[in-house]
Amino acid sequence: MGEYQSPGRPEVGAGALNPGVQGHLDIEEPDYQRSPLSRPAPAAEPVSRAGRVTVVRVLPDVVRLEKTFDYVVPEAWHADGRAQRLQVGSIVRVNLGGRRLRAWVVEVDAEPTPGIELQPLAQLVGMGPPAEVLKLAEWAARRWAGRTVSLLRTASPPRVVRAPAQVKPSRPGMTASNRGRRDEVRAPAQVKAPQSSRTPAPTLPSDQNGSFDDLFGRPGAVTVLRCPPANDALGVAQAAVRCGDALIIAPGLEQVRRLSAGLRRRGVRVARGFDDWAVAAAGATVVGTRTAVWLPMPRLAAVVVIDEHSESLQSEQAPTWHAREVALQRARSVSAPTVLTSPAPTLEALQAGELATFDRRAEIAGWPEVRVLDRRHEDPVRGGLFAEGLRDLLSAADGRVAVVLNRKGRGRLLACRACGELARSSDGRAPMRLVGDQLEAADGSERRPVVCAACGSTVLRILRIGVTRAREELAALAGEPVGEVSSDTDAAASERIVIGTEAVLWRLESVALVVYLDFDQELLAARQRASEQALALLVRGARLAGARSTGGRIVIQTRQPQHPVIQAAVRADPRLVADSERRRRQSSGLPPFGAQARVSGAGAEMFVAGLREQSADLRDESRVDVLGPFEGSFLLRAPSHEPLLDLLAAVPRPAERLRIEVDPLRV
DNA sequence: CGGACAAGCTGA
DNA sequence: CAGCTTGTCCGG
Repeated sequence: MGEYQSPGRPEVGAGALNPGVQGHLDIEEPDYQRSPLSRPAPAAEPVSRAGRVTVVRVLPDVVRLEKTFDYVVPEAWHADGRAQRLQVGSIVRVNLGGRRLRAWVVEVDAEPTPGIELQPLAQLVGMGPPAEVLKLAEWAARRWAGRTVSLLRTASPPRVVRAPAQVKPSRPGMTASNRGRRDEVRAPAQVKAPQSSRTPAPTLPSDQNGSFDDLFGRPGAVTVLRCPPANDALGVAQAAVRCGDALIIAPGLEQVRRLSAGLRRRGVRVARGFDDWAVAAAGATVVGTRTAVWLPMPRLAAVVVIDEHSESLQSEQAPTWHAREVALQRARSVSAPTVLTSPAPTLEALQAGELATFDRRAEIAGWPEVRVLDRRHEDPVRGGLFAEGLRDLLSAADGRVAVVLNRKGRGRLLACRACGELARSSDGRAPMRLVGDQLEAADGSERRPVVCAACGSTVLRILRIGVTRAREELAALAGEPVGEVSSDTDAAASERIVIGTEAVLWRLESVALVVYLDFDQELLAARQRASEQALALLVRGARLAGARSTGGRIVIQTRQPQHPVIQAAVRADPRLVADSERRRRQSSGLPPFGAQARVSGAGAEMFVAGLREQSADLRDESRVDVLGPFEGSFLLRAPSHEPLLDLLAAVPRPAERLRIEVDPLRV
């Protein structure tokens, strides 16, 4: 545990709204006080030095425009109070170039550009993202090479909000959000928290116990809490709200509902997602999916990201912002303590914060029992879908069984007929395919004659796992009917045993046993993050099956029983994957030890030509490599985000469609 | 972005 | 030279 790096404070950059004015923002760090009671209530945005706003600067809601304009506040607005409601972030309507446009106020009491006759604002629509969220959107626009406007759309209330929701504090000076009773849902006593920001990693003796409250003890600290799959996040959420209004992000709606219900039951004032925008604006604990990181939080006191490894925390549309990173930035700007939880933390999280773990015994207890069915010694031809011993495990299972058969990876695997070894590249990363009369690595890194690397046999067999037949064969094997779940079958199967793609892991409520029929498909997927993603799949199954103490069990059929991902699950030790992944990615400059972006779309070719031209004279430490095209998209690689983002900002974008994905997860 | 306007091309 | 397309600029 002592080898995790201590957090470095990441560079904070911000692109200015006006093109051509790039710069860096200093993030303000207001005096931090632990208790929300002693913190001064946020003053209403001072509208004007003289008490009277005359000119505002606005950003129109037109993605490709990305330019600000000045307007005068109509005289009548001062009389009826509209001028007083006008603040940074307010949503207004303006006349611009003969059109009426929605716009955000980005500056109040602006010094108008001389020589231009200003038009009056046309309409005050309502509240919008507050000043700090506006800043956050500008930061994110640069960080993911997108437009501020697209992020402000995400951050704006879905319906017009004229004023924050009314708050009725039950006691004077006390917001409802910090009334969580201390006696409910305590942390299991065995959480080992990092002790101070100086120590690089917690290496506490196992008898030194802490609780979740310790994780929120230091202002501005980032902690990665590695918690076993069976752990309920409610305890962490409760510790967070004891700091004051907390921002709690979870990947799925189901978790959001459970957490918000749990907190509300304990008297916490909760804004659940964007529907409660006005509640959040009044000051509340926010619980929501990824978009909730953009909600107003006037008294943000703590930040929690649940299951930070989850890919649904990243926007699939460009700009591909990631809620974990946005949450971290947001916490940084107000020095709020942050906890990222995951049973299998990403390297990104481990880079950002210090690791806290459960006591080993507690962590092991929180994973299901994992059985590996080693298929190396089976005849790859006659072996079919099921390993020896699976039948007994199926009939022994005390409850429902979810059987996962992934067919996403269409690439077929080859195995030696004599020894059963999979045909892999010499570094073991990529599966070999038959191309002509030779074996070729799926990533193109290697070519060799058709010969088994383990035993020298020249007879290899294609392992092709049928999908449609799988259900029938499984029913025959088990001697009972088998249901099927796929992304297009909606109805929940009623059979005890259910087979399907990884969708079964999301459709079923709880099961006694999860079986992965073809896990090698995951382990050898030709993706940079295959290991991390494979482990996430096991985590999902582990959660469905439950802790070993409650009978939870997982079965993995594989020809690579020693693979770190499998060993991590067997030993309930995700560090095995983190360590091997860190070594690999560090040596090849892959994220988080480098930055990547994928460029695609009709305009990609032209844009990339510009990128190549401008990157030609960059020096080593800011070198940006442009690879591709691969199926119409290009891959950019750089030692860090800065040079990559600088380059992306420097090259003018073509008129044709262009999609830029910074930090793509599936490469 | 979308409108305005100027420059360039075409057909009578 | 009207009528149309294409390109560039600008909006407050």
